[in-house]
Amino acid sequence: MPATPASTSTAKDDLLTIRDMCDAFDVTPRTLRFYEAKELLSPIRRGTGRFFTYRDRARLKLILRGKRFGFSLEDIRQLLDMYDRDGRQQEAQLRRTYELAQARLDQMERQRAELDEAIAELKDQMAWGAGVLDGFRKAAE
Amino acid sequence: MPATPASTSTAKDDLLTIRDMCDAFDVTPRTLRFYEAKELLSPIRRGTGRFFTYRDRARLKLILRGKRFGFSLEDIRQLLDMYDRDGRQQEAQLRRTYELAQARLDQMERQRAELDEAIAELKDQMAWGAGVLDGFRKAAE
DNA sequence: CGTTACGTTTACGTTTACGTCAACTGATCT
DNA sequence: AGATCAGTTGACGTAAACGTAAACGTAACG
Repeated sequence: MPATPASTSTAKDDLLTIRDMCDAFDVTPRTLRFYEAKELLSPIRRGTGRFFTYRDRARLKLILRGKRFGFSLEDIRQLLDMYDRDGRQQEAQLRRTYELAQARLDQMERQRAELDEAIAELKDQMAWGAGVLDGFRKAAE
Repeated sequence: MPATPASTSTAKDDLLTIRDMCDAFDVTPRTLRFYEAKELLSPIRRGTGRFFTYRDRARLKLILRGKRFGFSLEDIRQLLDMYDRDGRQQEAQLRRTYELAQARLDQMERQRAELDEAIAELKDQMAWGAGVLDGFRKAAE
């Protein structure tokens, strides 16, 4: 069967229903409609129904990845749109994306530094509290 | 001058205006009113004006510290209130606080782990992008 | 007396990413 | 036909922590 892949896999020209998408990407229908309203996805509308193309699937994959990196949906939309318009300036686009990623990375590392500081400070406070509690314990004898 | 501290410092029985507080703690008037509405602070109300006592200052200090640790204002209010009501059960209260701190600490460390993962993944993606960009550079010769 | 400066209250706005609900429509199963 | 199921639209709700605007008071300065 060289021309027909397994029925469970997803061929490039498959059109997925909203449920298929939800199952495949572990998102809710509401999320997909929301992304469509935000113009992050643009499934084929047959009458009232939605059918998600390969392109939608690729975009959703990128959306979810972007979210893990902490990009806002608006940021993601702009990146996605950038790649949609003239795919000629590949290099400039990639460079721009790289820059945004770098900025986001810096932000994440700053955030991690703050978090580390807060963790250290909290541990410090807790050590103090533990000392006091130990004092109570001894005094109870 | 043993009985009168420097005029710039804050004595325990001083009453600070809202501006004094803002300057001293780097918060906005809106924030202080908000905290009052949330019953985190309770300045003396002379007519329509507010005057913040030493107690308010101590509480605000704790509020801001709690915020750095990522506690919600509601969490903070409960802790503060706990210490306000009968100060008899010191030990139980401290123990409870300690437990909350521990829970929060766990949460922060999980968060840090996630952040580390995301950072690593993003760096990975960026390395890939850098490779592609390098390809462009070479092809441009 | 006028004008800044600072203060007040009330109430709605902001942000993000959806959740939740009501009321329908369309297709399929029995 | 009746029932059931998946799907749809539209609108409002949620959470947190304030920001912001409007409209007004009052107090000191000169």
